[in-house]
Amino acid sequence: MPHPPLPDSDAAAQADRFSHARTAQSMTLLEDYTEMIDDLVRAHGEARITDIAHLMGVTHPTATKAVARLKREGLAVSRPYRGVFLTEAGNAMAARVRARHRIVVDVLLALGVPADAAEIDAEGMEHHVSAATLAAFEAYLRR
Amino acid sequence: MPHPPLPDSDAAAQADRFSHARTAQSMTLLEDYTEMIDDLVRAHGEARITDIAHLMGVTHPTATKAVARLKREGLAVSRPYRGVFLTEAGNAMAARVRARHRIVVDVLLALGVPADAAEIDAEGMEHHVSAATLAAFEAYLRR
DNA sequence: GCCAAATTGTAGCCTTGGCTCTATCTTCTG
DNA sequence: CAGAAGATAGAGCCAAGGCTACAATTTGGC
Ligand SMILES: [Mn+2]
Ligand SMILES: [Mn+2]
Ligand SMILES: [Mn+2]
Ligand SMILES: [Mn+2]
Repeated sequence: MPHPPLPDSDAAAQADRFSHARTAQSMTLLEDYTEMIDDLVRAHGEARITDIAHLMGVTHPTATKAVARLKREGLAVSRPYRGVFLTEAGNAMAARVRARHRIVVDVLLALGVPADAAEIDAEGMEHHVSAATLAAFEAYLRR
Repeated sequence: MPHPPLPDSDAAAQADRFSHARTAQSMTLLEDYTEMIDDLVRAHGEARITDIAHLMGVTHPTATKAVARLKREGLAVSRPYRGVFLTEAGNAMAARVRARHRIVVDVLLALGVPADAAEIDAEGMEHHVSAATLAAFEAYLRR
């Protein structure tokens, strides 16, 4: 049975798209946690592990591990038994993520997606919205 | 330092959104592989591990492991050194995923997203598009 | 038909991100 | 101001999904 292969360029392009999606996915945890820590610091002056875990829907050791990764990547700082705080880089990420989240939700709402579905779906979709797509979303909302 | 907690209902709702996103993410691998296996069977009459790995942009042991999960979940069948084929459930998933992928791309294009960005971003976003959001997308495209 | 090349399988390693269980530290309350 | 309650830390388990290295099987060219 012959199997004429796809053109290499097409196959490579498709592989690149999947690779890109995997890379974007690896940012999800960092993005969601930085935004939430920023939320908590704004609301309470600090972000406690217990509150982070509660809001993320995970156990506290899971939240601790996530914060360890944030610290390792230079996005947050903390001292034992004290709250978690964002670095400048962390604050920049939080601001960017918050703005993008809002735009994604607004686009979904503008397209007629019910509010509850828009919030739920945006929480996952946002991490795959590139700068080019975000720019198009903003232009569409300003139309 | 006082820290008035968020209302429990809001916190629970937010936790649910994150949990939902994590669950959706866990479907990504199954969805992308079933669609690709279906592509390959249509094009070549069979889906070989090497071709799957090449198109997914992973090594062949990674593709083998993914296929093992598909088999475990009743979405595919295969015999050693023979190709991989979808079950009825696998075919149903592939059809659903392919249709959803197209709609997501079409919506992005309709919003003015450049074609290359639309294809790349859709590959990740699609897995977080709920039935309600998909229905709204279809209605929007038929506008 | 044989043999080399291609393909597939398998073992084992790593990181991420969940979890439970236990220990330690801090905070609050009587 | 002690003791209980609450919060944090840490050890260790697991599954998913990447990888490399090596073994076995199949395929194709001569
Ligand atoms: Mn999110
Ligand atoms: Mn978000
Ligand atoms: Mn995809
Ligand atoms: Mn797709």
